[in-house]
Amino acid sequence: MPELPEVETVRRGLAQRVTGEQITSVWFSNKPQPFKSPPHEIAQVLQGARISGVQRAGKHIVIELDADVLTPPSGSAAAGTSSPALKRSAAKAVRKTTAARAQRQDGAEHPQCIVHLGMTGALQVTSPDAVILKHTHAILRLASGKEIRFVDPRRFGRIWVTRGFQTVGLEPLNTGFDTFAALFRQRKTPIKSALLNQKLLRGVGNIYADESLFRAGIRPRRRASSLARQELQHLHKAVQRVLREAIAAGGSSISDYFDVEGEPGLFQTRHRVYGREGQPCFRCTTAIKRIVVAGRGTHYCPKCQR
DNA sequence: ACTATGTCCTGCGAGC
DNA sequence: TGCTCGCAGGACATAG
Repeated sequence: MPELPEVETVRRGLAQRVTGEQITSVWFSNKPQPFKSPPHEIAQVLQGARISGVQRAGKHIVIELDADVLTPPSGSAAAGTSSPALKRSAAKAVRKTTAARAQRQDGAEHPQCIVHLGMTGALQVTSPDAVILKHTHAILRLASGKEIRFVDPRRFGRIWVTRGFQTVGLEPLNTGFDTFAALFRQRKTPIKSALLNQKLLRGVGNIYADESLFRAGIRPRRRASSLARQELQHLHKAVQRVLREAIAAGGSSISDYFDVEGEPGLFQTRHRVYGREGQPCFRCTTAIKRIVVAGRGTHYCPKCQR
């Protein structure tokens, strides 16, 4: 399940391997779910565009494009089939795109392709003769011959195009303590739910929420507003440390996560609580407990976390 | 304004 | 062995 460290790993791999490349053509599967913009619109934006960089915002990958490098031949855009579901989401996407629009200084925003990997999504950078995996939903063919492929068995991932992409929530690694603490002071929801809320902090998911709470010594069900200043300080440090360490390890490979070269991450070997129900706590040997918070499997040490 | 819950989707492992 | 069933969860819709 890609969270901030996995998405950052993918971003780095993409940036290194496809920056400066031109997209010559695109292909989409006819499964409707992964596309928030209609495929023909995505194709129209991508085809002929040059990739000027790859950014990340929370769990979103933002592929920056220079348009008008080459005007796409009209009517030649490849696209998958349409469907009622796609048309409904199309109207919605247009409204969101308009709402998200933000003026750059020169007044001409460049287009962007946004990718969210969901639960099981992966981006590959491959040669064209590499075997096309089952559940491949999009292929961007590049001028060098390389391909960017979006693979997602469970189809919780999303791809769309926009300009001036903005999303709410704070980047946890760029947030100081006072701003961090202010997010939680008034909230009655369990601290774990608050950590998962992307409108507050963006990028923390189920694994890193559990791991951060363990390192901070805080029980997942504690009301966010009940945390003392010192506990919030521990949590702030723990979130940043866990995310930084996980990025350094190339992320955690639990479900179907692989980086753009198909390599798994290594951080799962350093999980203290996630996926360790019944096993001894590394700090005190008490058996790790598993409960459900916010509908998510939640792991903690009943002795070390209070 | 918050908070809680249901929904989507497929692969996999438990259980018989 | 081969089958069914339930679980896994990020983001969003909907209900309270």
